[in-house]
Amino acid sequence: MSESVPRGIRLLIADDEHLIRGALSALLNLEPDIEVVASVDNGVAAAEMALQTKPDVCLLDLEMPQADGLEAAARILSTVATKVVIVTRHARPGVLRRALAARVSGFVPKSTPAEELADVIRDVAAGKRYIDPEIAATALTAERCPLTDRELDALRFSRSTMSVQEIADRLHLAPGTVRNYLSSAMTKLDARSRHEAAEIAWQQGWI
Amino acid sequence: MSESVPRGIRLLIADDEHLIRGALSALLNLEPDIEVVASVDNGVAAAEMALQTKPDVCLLDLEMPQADGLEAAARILSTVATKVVIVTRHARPGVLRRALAARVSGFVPKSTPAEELADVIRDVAAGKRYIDPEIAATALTAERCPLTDRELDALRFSRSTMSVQEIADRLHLAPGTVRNYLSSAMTKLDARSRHEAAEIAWQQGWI
DNA sequence: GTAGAGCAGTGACATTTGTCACTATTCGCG
DNA sequence: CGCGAATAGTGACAAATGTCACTGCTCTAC
Repeated sequence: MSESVPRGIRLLIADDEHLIRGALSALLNLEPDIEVVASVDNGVAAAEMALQTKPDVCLLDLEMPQADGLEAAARILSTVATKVVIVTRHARPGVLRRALAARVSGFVPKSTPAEELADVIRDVAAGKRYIDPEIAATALTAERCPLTDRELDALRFSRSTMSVQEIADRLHLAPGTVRNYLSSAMTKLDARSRHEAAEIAWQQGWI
Repeated sequence: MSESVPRGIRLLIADDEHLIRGALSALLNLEPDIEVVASVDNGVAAAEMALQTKPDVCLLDLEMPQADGLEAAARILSTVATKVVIVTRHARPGVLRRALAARVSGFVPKSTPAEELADVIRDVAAGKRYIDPEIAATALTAERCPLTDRELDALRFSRSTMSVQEIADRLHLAPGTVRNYLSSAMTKLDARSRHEAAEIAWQQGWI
């Protein structure tokens, strides 16, 4: 049942910024072989529209409300036969790892030249994979996360302005326990405060 | 010397994200009366290219390396007869104030529908002004900054993970003095830590 | 079956941070 | 001239944070 008739690549675009979404649509619709069939502003809607429209490729922004790009990718790939390309502003190595684990086909930072994006989409539609070489290199040299689950939990909350007591409440732990986790995380990451440790972990894509 | 011949609006685009820049170019070039004459990725280059190409309108992203949108706007408007539209992801009220003080003609968040952007550019080219109504309303209800210059200086550094000692070093002040400034800023903003105070000040667009 | 890793907690301690009171200088405004 | 505000600082104190040692508990893997 293989149809060799060349026909357009059906594309779904998900990005929470209306302006960017519209601009990307315009850019990609200029390509004669690409057709934007859906355009949504959050991960949940992306999963729903993917089911309805069965696109060939889904272009998902990583940073989105409701469900982020990775969550949306997981949902979509478990229900629809399609390919996923993740686009992101902050291309952190750990996120690339998780994206690949979610069977994403493409991973490009927003610093990519616009002309290349259409090529990436074509490659992915053809069954190939595309990973931004810059990020791939960083991800391969970066060591993997030395932190335990609970240390990560504590660090996650340390990115906001919460006190140790508040973090302990959220995690249902004693304040002393939280301080121990934070302290060991700080030692492992060579940070001088939990905020610095949280920042490092974030940069690496561990939280 | 008024030429009534309708001719294209010459546009300069500045955005640090290559993909967005290209997409915006594509979107706006679709409009028959708009011509993108320059496309740069930082504020300094924007100022230089504005001088060289003398565009009718400059579309500047607020978040850019080297010189941000406001700095670029100030430089451009002091050297070239043109209009400036600021586009931003985080539309904070204080930033709108500073933008207007810099004689910017347009201010739109990236959540604006793409179709509207061309209209905004046309309005601005025609000598009108366009301010996103949402942000305008917020800016008008928001009270103005109760902080002194030095309090703001100290808070600026508090957004990163610096210790009081490090901030004091950067500002060439005694640690005690910095703590006093931070303490009074925290009182004024009703925050429980300098990080929270810095966060509030950032949200308001004061730093 | 026991060694190691992760989890949860306590207690003691040093350091950092935040608060407060109080001094002194400078500058602009009425 | 003098008042107030902003700047810069000191010293004392309380509270929060980070460090360390050490106790149990539960898994998992060898």
